[in-house]
Amino acid sequence: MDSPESSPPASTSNASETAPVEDSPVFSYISNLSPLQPVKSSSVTQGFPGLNSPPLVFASPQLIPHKRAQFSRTSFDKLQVRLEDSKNSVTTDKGHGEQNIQLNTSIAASTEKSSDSNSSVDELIQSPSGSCEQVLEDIVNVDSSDPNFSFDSTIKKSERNDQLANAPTCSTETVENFRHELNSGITGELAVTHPFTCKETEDAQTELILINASASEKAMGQGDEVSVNCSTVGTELPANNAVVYRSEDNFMTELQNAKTGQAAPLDQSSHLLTGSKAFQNRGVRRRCLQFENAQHNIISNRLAQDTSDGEKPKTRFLETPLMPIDGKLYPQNTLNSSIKLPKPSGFGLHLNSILNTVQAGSAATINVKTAQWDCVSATTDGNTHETHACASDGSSLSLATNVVEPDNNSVTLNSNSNQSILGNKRNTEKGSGLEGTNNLSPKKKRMNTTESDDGYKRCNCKRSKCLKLYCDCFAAGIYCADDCSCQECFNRPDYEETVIETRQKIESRDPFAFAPRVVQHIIEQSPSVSRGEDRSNFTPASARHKKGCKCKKSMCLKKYCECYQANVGCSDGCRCEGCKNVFGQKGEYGMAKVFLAGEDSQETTDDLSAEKCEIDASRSHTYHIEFVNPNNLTPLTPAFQFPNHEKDGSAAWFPSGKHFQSPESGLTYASPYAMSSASHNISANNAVIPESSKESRHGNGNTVDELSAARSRSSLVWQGSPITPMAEFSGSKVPQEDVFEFGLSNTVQDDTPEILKDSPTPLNTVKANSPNRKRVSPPHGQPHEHTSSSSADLRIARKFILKAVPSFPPLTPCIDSKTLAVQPDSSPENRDDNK
DNA sequence: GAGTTTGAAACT
DNA sequence: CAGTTTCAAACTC
Ligand SMILES: [Zn+2]
Ligand SMILES: [Zn+2]
Ligand SMILES: [Zn+2]
Ligand SMILES: [Zn+2]
Ligand SMILES: [Zn+2]
Ligand SMILES: [Zn+2]
Repeated sequence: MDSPESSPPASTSNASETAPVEDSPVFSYISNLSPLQPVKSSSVTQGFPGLNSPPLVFASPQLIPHKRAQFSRTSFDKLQVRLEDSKNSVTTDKGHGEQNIQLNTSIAASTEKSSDSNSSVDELIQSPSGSCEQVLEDIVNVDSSDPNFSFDSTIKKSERNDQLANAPTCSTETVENFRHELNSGITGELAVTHPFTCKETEDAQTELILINASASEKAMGQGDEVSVNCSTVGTELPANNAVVYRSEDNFMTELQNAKTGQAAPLDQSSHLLTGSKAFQNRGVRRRCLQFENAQHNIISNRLAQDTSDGEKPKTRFLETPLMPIDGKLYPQNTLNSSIKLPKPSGFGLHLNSILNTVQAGSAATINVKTAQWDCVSATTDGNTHETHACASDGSSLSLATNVVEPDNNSVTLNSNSNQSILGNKRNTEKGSGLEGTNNLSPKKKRMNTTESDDGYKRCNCKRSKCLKLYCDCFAAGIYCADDCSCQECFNRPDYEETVIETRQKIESRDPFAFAPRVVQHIIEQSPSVSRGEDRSNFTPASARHKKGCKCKKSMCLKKYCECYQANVGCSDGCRCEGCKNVFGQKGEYGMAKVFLAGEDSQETTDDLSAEKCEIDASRSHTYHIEFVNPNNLTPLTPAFQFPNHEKDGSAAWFPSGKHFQSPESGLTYASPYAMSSASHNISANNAVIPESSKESRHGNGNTVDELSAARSRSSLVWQGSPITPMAEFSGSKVPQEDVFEFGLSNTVQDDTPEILKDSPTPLNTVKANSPNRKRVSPPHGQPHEHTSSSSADLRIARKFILKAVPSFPPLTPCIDSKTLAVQPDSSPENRDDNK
């Protein structure tokens, strides 16, 4: 009632208020128009300070889409790819056509380290020209829904869907085709946008990120790849390279074709995109599985098809709408080059947020949205080439995205480096335990009450109207579902404007509010593995929360602790008292964990914690360090920015795409939403579909197992380098458990330079095994971890994990794509070398 | 399912 | 930035 806010909270400005009533497009429009956003200009400011980096990490979507459905189905988006710089864009031509589409993107970013973590962000953002940093803007957007894309300077965006064609980028034809296809077959839901930004920073560590997306339907095949070249980027310009892809199934395909056609690896950097279709709903879990199986490519179609195909399930995310507004926002941002967008929100939003964008010109960003989602995985093998983009000059990126379902949001991106992102908020799931169990079973189901099918949790908010971060749904960037037991809920598509405004408001305070909270640093692993498995990479061990917990009574042994809930150990950023986090106590992280491969690895668990620190410290040098600087952690810096904006916003999503490296360490963030969203769908518009399903949101049960689920959910994995730890796992399989946990959340990998320094892979070994185990088995506590955790993790999906990978990639920072491409795999070598 | 505990989010 | 309040999930019973 009336309580204070009677109505929807007004978000930010109130003025605008968006009452629910206002859903109408008009409002949206207005909203968009309104300068509010600028709020933080930060976005701009921060974000683009000039340059590069993206300020926004998450960016919420500014625009509001009206409904996704419309979009998606109707027309998709198109994909555009442009490369500005030297070349132009690549277009796709034709193609092969396979059904699968994959995108790989690798990005190399340099990580910089700025001094402080915190600052780092700012720095990034601010740095205007980025002095050192260049920003490349590469944007990749894949939206199905959104028509608009914006690129920076160079790039233009197509404005609307229709217009899209115009764009220079990809061949219009292709796009159109996509549309058709999409329309027809696909629901169109997927949109993936990844914003990436590459920056070079001083040192330039660059990170690469690869994302692969495969379409489910199509098949596995992977086959197609698309590569785009970016040339270098100019330093300043952000825009230089922008790539936008829209993927949809069809879309993807075509792209592929095109890609192939053109394919080229172009110059310095090339991008590969692989898109797969997204699946909608359900699938999350399944996706995961599939994911694994396919590794990157494959995604199960079913999901997509099933759900997606025709119907849209409900999505939590954005179903709604996007607002018409779009244009405006976009244009501005886009056009100008950037962006200006007020809002940065970036991470997933419900809605789609739109994001804003940004871009600023400078920074390079790539956005990927995925609407429906699927999973993203990187693929590599085949493609391998991946590329890298580097920024240096140009930066190239490769993204591969698979979308998975929204459900969990899992998106996995693999970067060579391996970063993953976890979702924002909590995992959520309550039932984790169950799930774990369930995982395997296909059916399973469901879980607890809390969760819904899709995997998302359902909230029970009574006084927050689901417009505050207290609400898990809202925090995750998704709309409340029917299953939610919330009261006076405004987190619904009908109130999209309100939701968006509120988001923006929140973001204005904390740009990373919707960003993934967990970052992983992973170590690289063997290349081969990595690719395929990416997901596996998760390493709980390496992952940590950005903000850290402040537990006083739970000793970080219960889910009250966000770190624990996310299945990650506490880091220096945590202010917990009496930390006994099974995944790692505070000190450890900072220290660097070392796992020795052989030696210590096993120990990991408990021992590790206490001892680790010590050990680590000492060894760390020797062995490896995982992760991240403590500093990084916390702050994480996220770097994301999102550029986008758009209405659809989608774009943003991935904002992260950007992978940002953290300046400091080079972490990368993925946008949470992105990830999550991705899952949700948010991505682009966010559409999230969260659930996918139609059915229920959550879970569906299905299939897949936990792992998959987990993966999917969270997982966005970026493969940066080849690293993937998985190797050990090898295969597909990844330990379930392990995976799960991690998987749950999205992960982003970070590269950490530091790591590089040392060792190569501690994690691998250890992690592979240990991580999970540690947790799990353990001694301590683990309570349920295995299972539950996994499940939990899944939930976490929302969260993202970032992994930092030091990986070698970095080594190359940026570098060329080619090199990278090759190298990545070689990672091992690198390691050795590094070592 | 009600009630308690908990720590993040929000607010001051 | 710290202290307090609010909040909903996690947990307990
Ligand atoms: Zn709620
Ligand atoms: Zn809800
Ligand atoms: Zn609600
Ligand atoms: Zn804690
Ligand atoms: Zn903690
Ligand atoms: Zn702790």
